[in-house]
Amino acid sequence: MPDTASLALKIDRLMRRIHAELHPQAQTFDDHKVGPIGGMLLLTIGESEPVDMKTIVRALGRDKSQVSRLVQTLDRKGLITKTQSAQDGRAATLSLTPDGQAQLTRIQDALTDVIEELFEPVTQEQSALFADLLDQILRTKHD
Amino acid sequence: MPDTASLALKIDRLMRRIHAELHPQAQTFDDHKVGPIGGMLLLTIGESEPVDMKTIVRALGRDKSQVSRLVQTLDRKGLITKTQSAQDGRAATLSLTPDGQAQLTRIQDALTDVIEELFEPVTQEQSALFADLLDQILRTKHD
DNA sequence: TATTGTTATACTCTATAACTATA
DNA sequence: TATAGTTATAGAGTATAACAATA
Repeated sequence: MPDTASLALKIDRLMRRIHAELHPQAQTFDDHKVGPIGGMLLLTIGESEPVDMKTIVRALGRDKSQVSRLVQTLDRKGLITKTQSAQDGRAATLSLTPDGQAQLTRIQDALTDVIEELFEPVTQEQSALFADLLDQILRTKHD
Repeated sequence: MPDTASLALKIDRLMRRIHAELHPQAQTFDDHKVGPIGGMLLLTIGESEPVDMKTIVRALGRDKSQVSRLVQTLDRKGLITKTQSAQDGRAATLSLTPDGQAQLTRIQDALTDVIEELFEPVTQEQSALFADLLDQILRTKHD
């Protein structure tokens, strides 16, 4: 059996590698200073907009309290809107504003450049397979 | 072109998924309270012991100042030893103590359980391929 | 009684720069 | 002059619990 435990190390390294490439040039695209997690929030909302906070909390894998504050910050910056759900008075529905969508696009462009560079040593088919395997693993439900 | 940018999101999610599984049961194996990054330091030293700090800093992808403090902490806890290199008076050589090795083994066992569970939806061949692709991507030199 | 989201607080992790010592 | 590592400090990210409002 290969070293299964070291897989975690490799995944962390890839994540840090992405961050290391992105961070120095953040000022060129992160116009609203949303930071790495703010960017992930925008990316996640963009995936299934409009979407309630509970879904976002699960997708991000962070605590609801953290997401709650992050949402407030991006709301104040005018990048997202937060409205009360019609069906459930407790739920908050999140959407991107035009500014938020524009910011999201800039983040996606920067990320795409970085990832294409990092994935250069493997073929496009392998990259697609890599993404596919990730999808399969992540598809599993988790409380 | 598929959504290349979302790959970063997926990688982060997998990392958070690992963390989410590991954290609640941390007290059962993290006897010295080294935390997630302390664990990564032990895992990384274990990969190529004895090893100088510079190599560890690169592998972890964290700042040298952070690693320096983390090394001091684990040294004080008796999990690693830090000695001055014979060839280079500036370099610090890191090794695991017996306690550190034992702690590393416990971390590896816990991590292995978690990863095998998370990777259950894919075959062993696919898991091996996933690790192989990660290796290819990470092999590329980075300043 | 359970769920959605908020607030408060403490803690861990990270970034930056200035520094010492050796090469 | 460059490199390995340290120290100091501020800031970003995270965990936990107690809470309010709705279901």
